Amino acid sequence: MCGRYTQRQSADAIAKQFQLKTVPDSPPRYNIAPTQLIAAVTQPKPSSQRRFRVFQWGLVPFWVKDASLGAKPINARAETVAQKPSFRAAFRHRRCLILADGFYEWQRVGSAKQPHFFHLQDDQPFAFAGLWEQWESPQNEILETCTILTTEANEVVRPVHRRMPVMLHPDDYDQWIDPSLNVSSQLLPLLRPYPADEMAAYPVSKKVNRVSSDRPECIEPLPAE
DNA sequence: CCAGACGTTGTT
DNA sequence: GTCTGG
DNA sequence: CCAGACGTTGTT
DNA sequence: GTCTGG
Repeated sequence: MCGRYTQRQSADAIAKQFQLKTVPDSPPRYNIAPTQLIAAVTQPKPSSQRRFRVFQWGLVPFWVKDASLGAKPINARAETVAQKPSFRAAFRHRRCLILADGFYEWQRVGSAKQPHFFHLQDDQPFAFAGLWEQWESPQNEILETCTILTTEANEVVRPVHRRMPVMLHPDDYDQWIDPSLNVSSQLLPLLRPYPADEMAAYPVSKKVNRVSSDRPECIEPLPAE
């Protein structure tokens, strides 16, 4: 699963990395949590330029009656995303890149839970595979939301947790957000565990547990006892 | 036909 | 125990 | 994902 | 909106 992550890059770095014209400035984020606004990239039309977007984390399908009620999935299983009623329309038509550079998973140790931080060895930014939706209230207010796909854990994550977010390979970015693509057989192969030998991990303090703690201390390695 | 659900994780 | 909010 | 609330009446 | 269960 993936319920917290980081996005510490500057607007300039994001613009360069993801080939975007303009990216609004925002502070580095060390503890992004569900329900918050997060940065993403879409491609509106097959030939159009990529577009920087902001979505609320937690998917609200377009057909729900009341967006204030019910579960708002923060993750969708890659294995079933093409079939599930809550996801399949977005899977076909509204895929996005969710901008990130690290994520947290919690390991059960008896009854306690120990958070761990995962990132690329070179600490470069990457993109989660995401889906987004647009929901319109009876008062015609627009709510744009998203969810992060998950897959089975690779060798780096497995000791901590069974599942991990889908980190897309940069070569697959274009294909994932290409709105003219809607064939499962071409999309599902992109949703595989990221190569473990390019990742690194270490335990961190429980400061990350608290949503209000969005600070560099969240990613500091836990001192050995 | 209508009513009700539509999700993930982990734990039992 | 379960739901909501961040 | 975790933390925190989980209730009513009436008053400020 | 669409599928499942009754």
